[in-house]
Amino acid sequence: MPRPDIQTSRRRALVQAAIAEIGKRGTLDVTVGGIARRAGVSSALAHHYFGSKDHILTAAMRHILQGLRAEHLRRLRGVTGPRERLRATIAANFGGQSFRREVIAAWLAFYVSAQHDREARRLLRVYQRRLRSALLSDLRPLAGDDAPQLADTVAALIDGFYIREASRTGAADPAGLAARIDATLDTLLEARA
Amino acid sequence: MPRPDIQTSRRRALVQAAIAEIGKRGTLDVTVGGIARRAGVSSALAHHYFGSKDHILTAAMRHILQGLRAEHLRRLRGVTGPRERLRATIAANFGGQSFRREVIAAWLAFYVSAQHDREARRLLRVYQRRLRSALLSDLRPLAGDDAPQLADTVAALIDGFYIREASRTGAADPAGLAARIDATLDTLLEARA
DNA sequence: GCGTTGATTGACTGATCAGTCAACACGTGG
DNA sequence: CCACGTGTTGACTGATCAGTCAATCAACGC
Repeated sequence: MPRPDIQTSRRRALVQAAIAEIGKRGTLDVTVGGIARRAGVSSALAHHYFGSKDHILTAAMRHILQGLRAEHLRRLRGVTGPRERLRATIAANFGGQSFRREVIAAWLAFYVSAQHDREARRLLRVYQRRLRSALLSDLRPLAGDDAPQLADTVAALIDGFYIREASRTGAADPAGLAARIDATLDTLLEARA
Repeated sequence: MPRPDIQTSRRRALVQAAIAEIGKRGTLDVTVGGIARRAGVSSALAHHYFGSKDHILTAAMRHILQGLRAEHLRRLRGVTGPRERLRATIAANFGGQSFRREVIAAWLAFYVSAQHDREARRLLRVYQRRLRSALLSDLRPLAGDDAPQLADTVAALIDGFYIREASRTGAADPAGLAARIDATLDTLLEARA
């Protein structure tokens, strides 16, 4: 009889450990042994469940992406009107689980691996497409033909601020960053009128 | 007698090869052997000149940084007035040697290694400080107290667009990106008036 | 010519690591 | 209490790689 509870709990623990390990060491150059140790199991078990190191890593990336999406949906709940929705979309990238230091480091590392890893590239594309489409659909009623350009600009601002956070020292101020982007967007929208 | 000509030419060749190798493989996870082969020498020689792999890699980062600085200074020549200088500062990141695909990939990889490598972190800081200071000194006469916030925003836009380029497919349009940032800055400056 | 000095390399070493495998632990159903 | 399947691991292997070293090669001054 399969025991999906154990199976999924092990997989989850390994994925969490992978993100923690990547975040702590600041690189994708982690060992299966290190991840397994952190999850409290042997490296052989990690291979048993995931088959290969790459599978563990892409599972970790997928997990981060899911967290981002969940945060987005959570913030969208009960929000109406394009401007409010835009605020929620921006804030989603700077709140919740997605803005923990280790997750930012892991995200950056995935950005790199998208250069040569097909699956990582695909997942990164999913994120980018989702963000762009969310921005676009709410910007169109506000900015008409300028929406595509504005969407690119806001997306670049989000990524730029997000990634700059990776090389910061000192305390983070995620809400402040989101507010900054939001204010910039306000200005850009007003200037169009 | 030392033969500085050979020495410097070998070092230069190895640094170029390192950047090319990083760019081609899309990660800092390159081998000394691979770099040396690309430069047409043995891996032992690479060690002879640089002592360690890390030294090769940080030399490569330093080289990219110098290229960026040189491009900046070149574009600043003969330019007067803060607004024009800002345009040059922005454009410097999207032109010349600094916007080649392999350099962008290498830059991204260095961004990651700044997470755990002390020297890489120091060099990244140098870049960030330089960019911020250049933006700030030209924004102050134009935006007064808003200059710091504007500088952060423009810096994030530059980094955001630059890094997004790493995951693009298809032809690049560096001039278009610079113009986009420039236009955004125009809007933000006008809104202040 | 000849010795010194820098340039260069092939061969080697020690370490690390992904992935495999055969075996053991253990609960469950018969 | 036995058979079976799942969970789990230690031990092992094959490969890769950074870094070392002793030995050649080539230029230059004398």
